[in-house]
Amino acid sequence: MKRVKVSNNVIRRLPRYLRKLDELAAAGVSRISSGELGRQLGLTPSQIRQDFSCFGEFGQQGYGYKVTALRAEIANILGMDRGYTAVVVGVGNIGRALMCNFDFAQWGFTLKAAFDVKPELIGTEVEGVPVYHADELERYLTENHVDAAVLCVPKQLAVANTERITRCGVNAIWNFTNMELTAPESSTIVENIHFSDSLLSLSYFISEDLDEKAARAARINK
Amino acid sequence: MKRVKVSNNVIRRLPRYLRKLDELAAAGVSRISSGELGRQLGLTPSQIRQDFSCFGEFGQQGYGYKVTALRAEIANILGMDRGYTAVVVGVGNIGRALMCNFDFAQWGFTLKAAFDVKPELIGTEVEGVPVYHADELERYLTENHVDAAVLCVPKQLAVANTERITRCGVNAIWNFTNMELTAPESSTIVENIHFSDSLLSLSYFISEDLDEKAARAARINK
DNA sequence: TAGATTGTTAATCGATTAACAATC
DNA sequence: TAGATTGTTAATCGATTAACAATC
Repeated sequence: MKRVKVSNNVIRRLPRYLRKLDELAAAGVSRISSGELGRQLGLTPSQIRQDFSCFGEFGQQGYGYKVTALRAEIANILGMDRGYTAVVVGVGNIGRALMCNFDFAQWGFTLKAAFDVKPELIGTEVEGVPVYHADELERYLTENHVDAAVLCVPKQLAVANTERITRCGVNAIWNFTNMELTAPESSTIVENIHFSDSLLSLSYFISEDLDEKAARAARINK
Repeated sequence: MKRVKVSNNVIRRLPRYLRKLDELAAAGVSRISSGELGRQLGLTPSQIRQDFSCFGEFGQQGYGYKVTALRAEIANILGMDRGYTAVVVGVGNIGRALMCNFDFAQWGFTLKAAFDVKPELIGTEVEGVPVYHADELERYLTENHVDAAVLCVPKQLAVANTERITRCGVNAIWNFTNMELTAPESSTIVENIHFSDSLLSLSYFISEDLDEKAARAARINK
């Protein structure tokens, strides 16, 4: 696989392609053209072909793409088959909810451990994953290979825990704390789930929509 | 407030500005320049001023921006003070977790009702929000003004429920189902929380990082 | 073969950055 | 006043779209 510099926009579309291809495979579709894929995803065929061409040649002229083969290529590009490991830091509401309900394995990640400070949790298992005391974090991360940390601690502990995690050589963080972690000079990979950002974007679009409707109504009544 | 056509990228940055300004206000900072704000967010001062200029003039030459005033402007642009109402459709793990742990009110939304099919839930309240039978959805949405639906039903019910919701005139959906809902021709506003997309992006960046390190190591050993 | 569709190059479009006059 | 910083126009950069030869 080529690994040229790929723009962020392209990277963000890859998981969407993957999901759509899974859907198509489940529906028994075995081949698809960039035209049809574009129609179903709201993208132009050009863009889709351009995106794929960053990584190689996955189609056949006059035919299109084989759904399962293309799916496998994209999974490979995303690193889904690399067996990444992760730990959960903070087993509160969101941490526990993720451990119980999100299928890490489906997306190529194995949860190895979780950390918290609440005495009643230490030594227990959540969905087969052992919960250790947060004091053990450094020891564990040093002795075990961990690719990513799922950060679910309270907001005010986010920065301190990020430092602890990255100091141990883990430089990918899936951030659920709603804090802006992206330190300008650090090389740490941070991927954010900001529920509030998402809801506020929705709020903006609702407002825009209502304003447009009001403006239209005003024009008619004039 | 002006409402010119604003690009998606700008809209996505607004919630980040809001969060950062809240942080600054909490830290007792009362004024900030685009330069300093840019440094803290990893954006250029130009971009920040350009972004704001889509909506009006919020700063003062030679001085910068008043943190609380700018915060209020952005909150207003996002529609946070418009008192939007929402219902939760599907009180499973994720629906319940959101109702219990996500502070809708903080971001300007009021949860009015929730819907599910499980008999033991009907008639109960979750965090003060009444849970009705899913059969009541149409009646409720017709009789009450609802701005947005938080869609938390199982994947395979996502499309059917989206149709039910939009038929009743609710055309904003906060989508937690991990299904691609964006129907090409529909005017429905869909905002997605795709955990897997986010994790897969992280997976991509980890892969890129490892590949780079490996390539560097190979060059050195040659 | 004829029709379809790819991969890629070139053209267009839009977003970001730089520059600077205006002014607090 | 002098220094700082805005809002905005122009320049640059990057991403998307269009076009088309190659070919299945």
